[in-house]
Amino acid sequence: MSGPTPDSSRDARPTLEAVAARAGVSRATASRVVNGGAGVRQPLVEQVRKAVEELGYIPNHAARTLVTRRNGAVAVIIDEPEFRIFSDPFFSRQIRGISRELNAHDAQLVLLLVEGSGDFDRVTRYLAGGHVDGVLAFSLHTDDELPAVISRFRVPTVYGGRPGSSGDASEHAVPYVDCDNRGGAREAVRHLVSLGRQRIGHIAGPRDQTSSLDRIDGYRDVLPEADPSLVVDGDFTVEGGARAMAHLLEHHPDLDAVFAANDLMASGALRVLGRHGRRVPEDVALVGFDDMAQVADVTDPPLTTIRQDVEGMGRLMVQLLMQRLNGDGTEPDSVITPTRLIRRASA
Amino acid sequence: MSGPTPDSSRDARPTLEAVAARAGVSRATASRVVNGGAGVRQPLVEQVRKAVEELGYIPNHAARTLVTRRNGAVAVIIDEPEFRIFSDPFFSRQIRGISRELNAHDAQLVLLLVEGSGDFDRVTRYLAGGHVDGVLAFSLHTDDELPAVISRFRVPTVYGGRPGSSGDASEHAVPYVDCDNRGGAREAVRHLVSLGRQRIGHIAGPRDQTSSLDRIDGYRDVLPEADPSLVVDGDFTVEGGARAMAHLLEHHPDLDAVFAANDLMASGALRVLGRHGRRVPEDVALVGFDDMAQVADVTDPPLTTIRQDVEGMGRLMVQLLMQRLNGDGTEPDSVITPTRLIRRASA
DNA sequence: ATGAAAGCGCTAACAG
DNA sequence: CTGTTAGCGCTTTCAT
Repeated sequence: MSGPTPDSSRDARPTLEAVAARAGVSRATASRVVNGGAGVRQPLVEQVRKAVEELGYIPNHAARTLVTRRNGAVAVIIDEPEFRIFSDPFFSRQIRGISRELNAHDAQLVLLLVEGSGDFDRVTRYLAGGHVDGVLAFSLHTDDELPAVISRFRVPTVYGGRPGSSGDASEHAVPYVDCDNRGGAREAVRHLVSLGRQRIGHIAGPRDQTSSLDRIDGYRDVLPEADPSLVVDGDFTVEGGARAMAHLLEHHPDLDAVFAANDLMASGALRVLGRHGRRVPEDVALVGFDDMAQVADVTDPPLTTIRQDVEGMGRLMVQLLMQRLNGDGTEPDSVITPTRLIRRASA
Repeated sequence: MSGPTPDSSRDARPTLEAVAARAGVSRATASRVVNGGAGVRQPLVEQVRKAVEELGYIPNHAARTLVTRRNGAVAVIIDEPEFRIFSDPFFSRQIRGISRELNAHDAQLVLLLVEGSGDFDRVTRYLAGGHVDGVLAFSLHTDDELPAVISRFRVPTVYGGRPGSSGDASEHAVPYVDCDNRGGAREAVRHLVSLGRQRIGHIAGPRDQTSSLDRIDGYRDVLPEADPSLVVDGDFTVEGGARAMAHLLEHHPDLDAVFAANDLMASGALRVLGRHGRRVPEDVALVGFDDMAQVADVTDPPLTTIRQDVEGMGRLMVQLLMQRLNGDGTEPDSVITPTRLIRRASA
């Protein structure tokens, strides 16, 4: 395969060589111009630019990667059981933020969806293959094995959400971006207290996620003396929230407020409250978490909730990674983003 | 936990050369074995395999791409305004299906999120750069310019959802995967009719999406004589559904059934129906579309709806693309997947 | 069946 | 400042 095939115009991508020839310079100079043009005299720069333009030259990424060992791509690894990614806009929004910021850095987003340890081999091979410059990982479960897998390859990584214990504190601390779960929870509960509520329950998220644990801590920060049975576990779903609410109502009929660890559970709780004849917020005040679109703003009544800037967190993750990639090689610090109470009608 | 990590496998990734040397064969033979081992004598195959194992050899993708002109990656392009990707689990599920099937084919998923024509340049450059072997595109708007952009590069493509007119019928027909929107809508309305309902309204989706149009057509197939004002436009959101329902109730107080073009709008309609003192399904029967988790199954009452196999559609898209990539080069046919009525309590 | 050798398209010393 | 010269790691004729 040496001669150019005349009839397949798609195969005819011009190379740097062609650009150089057309501009009357060497390949090296053409390369310099394509990569910013530093240290090349202006007239030459323009000749090359013109040639690039006329030929419609586009650099061959593979060739460039081969020599620079940089691939201009970042892997986003999401290790999450189906039920959440199916129903939670959380990832969609975070990915939107990541995508935007990655675009700004001219980097590609390679999506790696992991569904249990069966996929670790694949991810391992991929990471070991050095196909990406860095990794953005969502490891929301404290017992997740993924951090261990990732850390084995020393590929620059930033976590979304505070990793659980398996992150092995002895290792180099991997930076993460998370919202102020604990502070947000405090704000939610304090709001309820400021409303004069006396018996405040908490519908918690799964205990294997740091965000759940942090929100419980926030609740306890404000109500250290509260009856432990006022905290009931949910699973971040509407149904789970409904079940937890029913349980709470059964054991604490005198309840006058609830802080649910997310909006989905709050909406489930809302329905149960209605069925039991409790008016919201008159009888029971309710605060959620996330300010999830199409949920918090459309329930009846709309939810008072704690907003976290999910998209901004996504962008931040990319910024930290780029800082690590292009900076002096030191690990950047983790970032905790602020939350904000959004007052609607439920509390 | 344990001592210092054996940092032997640093930056020095073994090359094919190293494998060949260790196995006592030429690079060419080593390459053959790594790529399936066809035409190499068994003993040699084993020697090479052993060397690969011992060295932990992983092929350098860039080098391979450079010569084969294959990159083992597929781009997923989503051109969607924020409000939907933020609130609709649809894409999450479809991507899950795509991811699974891509994994099975050992291909990577490069995610390209497009937000308006400002991003076309970037996508254009990327596609023109030949960075991916194929494209899976979601172009849900009939006025979308993306198909035009994509078709310019003749990169093998499969669409998710039937493209609108801008697909230029004169061009080579690009295959797509879509569910039977029209048939599903017919099924929904027929169900309502079989329940003895006489005045059946339809809350439609945005007119710039073929799925909305097809569902309207399905409604009309069953009720060709229905008053046109029984069809009210929504926007696929909860709020939009609520508004449309209020409108419908105002103009057709005698309504006894509604078919909403998706579950989100159905849930909005449900709330408005409740506020107006209409019991569901006694006074007004309601059918949705999608069978969206955490929506259709958790409303009160739970929604009777039309289920579409979103994940399966994602897998199918990949299969069609692979067929095009590895097959005889002919465009595969589009696929329409069946829908199914899921009976719950709302109708 | 195997090996030698020629690149794929690009960047990065190193000269000039 | 610019051109020359080596490769980056791999696949693939083409001989043997």
